[in-house]
Amino acid sequence: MRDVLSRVGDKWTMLVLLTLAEAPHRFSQVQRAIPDISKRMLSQTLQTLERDGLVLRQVFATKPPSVEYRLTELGCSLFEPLTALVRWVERSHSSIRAARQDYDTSS
Amino acid sequence: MRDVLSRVGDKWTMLVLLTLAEAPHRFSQVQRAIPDISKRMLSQTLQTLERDGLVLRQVFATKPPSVEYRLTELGCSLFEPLTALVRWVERSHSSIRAARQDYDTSS
DNA sequence: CAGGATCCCTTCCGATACTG
DNA sequence: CAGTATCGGAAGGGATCCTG
Repeated sequence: MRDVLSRVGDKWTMLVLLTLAEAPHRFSQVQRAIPDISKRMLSQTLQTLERDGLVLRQVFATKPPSVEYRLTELGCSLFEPLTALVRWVERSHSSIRAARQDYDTSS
Repeated sequence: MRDVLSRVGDKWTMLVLLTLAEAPHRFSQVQRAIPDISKRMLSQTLQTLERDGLVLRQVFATKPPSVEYRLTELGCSLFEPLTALVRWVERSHSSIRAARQDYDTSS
């Protein structure tokens, strides 16, 4: 339970999920959508998401081979609570910045 | 923005927030509510939460001194989206466990 | 009671290089 | 194109001891 939460809250996981929520993406497409993720981290993130049953990995035997990632039904069900959180961050990040400013200058 | 998300998704942060959402707690009370958090991590977590303006730290000059932590208004506003996420985890963690089982045995 | 300081081990993660 | 393998620095985090 605790590890599921920390998985979801992971730095890259959220971004990957939000990217795949728009539409299925290929590996390199996700990388372009999230510019500063390394191949290593993207690969790792996608693997754990696949392992957790949130993302489906589909290989096409083309030449060169392409791989498509899409959300499973379970993955889609995470979209709502996740965007609720994202909206909160969007509403609040300026307050948080201000609070940090205060805290840092007054100390 | 990204760092705010990873802050919220932090292993201990969520648990501390959920604890303080119930009621204001003193340091040692939080520690009892979250048994396997170390003093070091609790202290650190509370500090960043205070810095971010989500938690208010109130010192009472008693003997021995006691310190109370409570959510600010901003902290309270995080409660809803956070519990939405927690509810999702509660609904889904069995599916996730099952998916991991499948993934690990079939590989 | 509520922490700060230090030590030290583990995990994360970016950079680079290589493969089918 | 879609990855894996390896290395090395940086960060996370527990254990222990110390303080007002």
